[in-house]
Amino acid sequence: MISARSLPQAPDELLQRLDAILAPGGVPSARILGASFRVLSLDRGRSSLLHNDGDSVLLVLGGVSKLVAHLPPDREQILSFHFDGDVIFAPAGGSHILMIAAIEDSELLLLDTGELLASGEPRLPLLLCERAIRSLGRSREKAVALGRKTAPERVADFLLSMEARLGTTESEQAILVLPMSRRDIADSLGLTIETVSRQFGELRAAGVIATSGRSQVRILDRERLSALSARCRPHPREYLPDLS
Amino acid sequence: MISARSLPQAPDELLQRLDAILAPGGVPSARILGASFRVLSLDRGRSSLLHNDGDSVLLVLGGVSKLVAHLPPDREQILSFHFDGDVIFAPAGGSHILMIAAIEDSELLLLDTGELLASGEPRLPLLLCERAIRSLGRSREKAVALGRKTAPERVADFLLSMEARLGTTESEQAILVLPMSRRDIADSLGLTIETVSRQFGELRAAGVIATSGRSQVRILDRERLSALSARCRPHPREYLPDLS
DNA sequence: CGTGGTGTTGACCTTTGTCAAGCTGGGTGG
DNA sequence: CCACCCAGCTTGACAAAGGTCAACACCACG
Repeated sequence: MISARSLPQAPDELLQRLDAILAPGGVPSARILGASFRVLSLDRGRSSLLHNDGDSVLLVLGGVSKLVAHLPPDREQILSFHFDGDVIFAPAGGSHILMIAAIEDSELLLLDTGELLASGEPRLPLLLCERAIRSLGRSREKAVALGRKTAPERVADFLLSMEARLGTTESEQAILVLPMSRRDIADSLGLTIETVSRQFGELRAAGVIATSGRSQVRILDRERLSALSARCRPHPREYLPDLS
Repeated sequence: MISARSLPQAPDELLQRLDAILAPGGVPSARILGASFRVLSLDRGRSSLLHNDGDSVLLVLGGVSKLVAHLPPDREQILSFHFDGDVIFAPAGGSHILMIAAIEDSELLLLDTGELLASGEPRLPLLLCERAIRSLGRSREKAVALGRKTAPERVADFLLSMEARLGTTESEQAILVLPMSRRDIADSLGLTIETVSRQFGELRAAGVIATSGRSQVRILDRERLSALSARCRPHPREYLPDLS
């Protein structure tokens, strides 16, 4: 499941995806591959402990995954969902257990932050710094939601943020296919699955959304959804890559 | 209250404090002062909007302050408390209103992140990147607490983290003098002042802490407090500078 | 076309928030 | 230096949001 290499042997496909992630900063992927790395290939449902002796960085090459903090006993908080091209920071020394888990079959590149920053590639610290600041912004938004928003607000907020990342438009209505389960949504929003389910029910009854199957959601009234979300600005902005 | 300058005229005292903050990375303060900056001098209780057209960075030169997110109507979430030497990141484009407010008379240096990163000082991106990753780690800890911890756990957690930053030892017992009000604590923990007050009461009744006056807390039984905090590791680790 | 994991819905309970009434102690002015 | 005063804190009674437990319904697989 985990393969470690310290120099190339990198398939062209890997280099190509890396280039796509690093292109904005113009960082040559070969430079990154000069550092030691691990490829994490996680099947749907599998997860990997982020051991945390030394900060690490993960590049999401494909799939959908979640960054999870565990609390004794049987509690967990999902810190972020991740998609193709995201950069995930896993600082060492946190006071809880951190894991990365695959929601859909995923492939990630695990690197050591210190080694990466010291690699000599001059644009890399800038690129990572910008990404880290963006991640910090997202993490704070989550803190605000978890600390001060009600269940309906959190669910509306969630739907809007997922729409910004996954939404496709069809005859003027946004359609989104949620890759994560109700449990994942609940663990991300600091709620229970029952509460999430009830909120979906309310939104459905109010004609704000329509659902089909377990995962498809159609946003019928974004205006109202946005009002329910207690956001000051429409939505966090278009997310190109990044996020963590 | 806000003074702007674009080149030195910097008092020696300012340079000296800057050196203390930047020393770990060996960044010469003169280099930073080549960028445009503003000195924010906030009297106790005053606050400043972080307008957010362009990411900014704040260096805490002195005092105690808080980073606050506002939600309509009358809700606020304190994202972090800040002390001498901290670096605070204020990313542009968040979906809520961000402010920095002084808990005690404070002095901060407000800089533009982009300009700073592009300043040419080679160690600056690394330094800021490390700080940003640390801040991200702290922000996630807060998200976990707000999303999945109970009121008693949050209060215990808070006391331990404040002890790690402000605590002084006296005959084997930690004494801490909290600079923030109960309302600040509540707004930081996603609770009400009444709940915070009741939790302090419980801890006092259980003999875990003793209080004296409005702000002095003596930790009588750190073992028990730590158990109540639902942390996996003792505490996040010694914080030297940083944090946001 | 079953079947089991996932999602929904309902009844009830716990935790925390709300409202209101007193208490306290730090700061001010006499 | 002391007394007063008021913001901030504490405590209590009650309400409400969300959690828990349990039964059922629905897909998405085989």
